[in-house]
Amino acid sequence: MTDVIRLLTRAQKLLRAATDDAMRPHGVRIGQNLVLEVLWQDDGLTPGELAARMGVTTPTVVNTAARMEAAGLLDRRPDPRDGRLVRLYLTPSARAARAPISDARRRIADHALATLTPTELRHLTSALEKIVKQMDAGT
Amino acid sequence: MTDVIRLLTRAQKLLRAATDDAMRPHGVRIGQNLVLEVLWQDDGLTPGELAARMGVTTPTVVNTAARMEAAGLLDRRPDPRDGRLVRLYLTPSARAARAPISDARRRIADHALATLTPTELRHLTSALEKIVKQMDAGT
DNA sequence: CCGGGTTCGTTAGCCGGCTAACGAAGAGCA
DNA sequence: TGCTCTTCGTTAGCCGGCTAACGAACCCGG
Repeated sequence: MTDVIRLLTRAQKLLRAATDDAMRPHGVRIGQNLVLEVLWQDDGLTPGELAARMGVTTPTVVNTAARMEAAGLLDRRPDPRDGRLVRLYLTPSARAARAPISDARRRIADHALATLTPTELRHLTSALEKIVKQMDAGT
Repeated sequence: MTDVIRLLTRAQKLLRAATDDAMRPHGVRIGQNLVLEVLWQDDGLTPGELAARMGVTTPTVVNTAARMEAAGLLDRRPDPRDGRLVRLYLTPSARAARAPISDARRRIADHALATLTPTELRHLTSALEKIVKQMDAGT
């Protein structure tokens, strides 16, 4: 049925909005969150690498990175060996934001899932995995 | 955990992309889909009423309606009684697109959920309902 | 009847996705 | 050594969300 899909869309929208609200006070917008999470773990990636890990197109990363550079969250430095590449490095300010932002994300997840039992959570995860797998398979 | 949320986001993104792909050949973009679904059932609503039913802000409806008007999918006529109101009426072309678009939507939903058993589908729906309810409650 | 508050749609401007088209730099083969 | 092809990031321009600010129209109390 089509209503479970509408429900899924609605849930995602609510989560997205809540996440954006929570990160804004820290000077970070939701689109920048994934960039941060990847770079916190693996600094100095190129836009293309980031896009691949984020599951997003390269221009999206380029635009987001430009905004983050303007906001003082990262530096864009050319790769010394390959003139085509650009490497993105987080600033200390971005690294300092790691703990509070991670906490905020965790709080939102906890709250969103608070009324689910562990079993329900397992069922939910498995169902979503099946959907993703099926959509990825295409056809 | 935060990964089920990432999973949810990913599933929604895949569904959204598939839906957009399916509707494009019919001259309709994904943002216009909800407008159509509401107006198919209840023609002549105002942007504000539409926004409320769609769970979206009024400017979003206004912009989408402008694009749909340019595409010949709807007409914007002033309300004869209240000069502030604008009423949106679907064109025959938009009404003719109903069946094929509904079919396409149903096909996508069927495919996405094809690997779920009825029980799993019930579990999924109930879990999503809990999440939505919890987020709506706020706090 | 008229003047101020309310209720509309619209506009402006932002963010975050996307595709398409480019231009610069590297890689590899003749 | 060159020339072509590939591989990058960037730019341009679209769609679909949002908030904030606005202007026009209605309503209601004096």
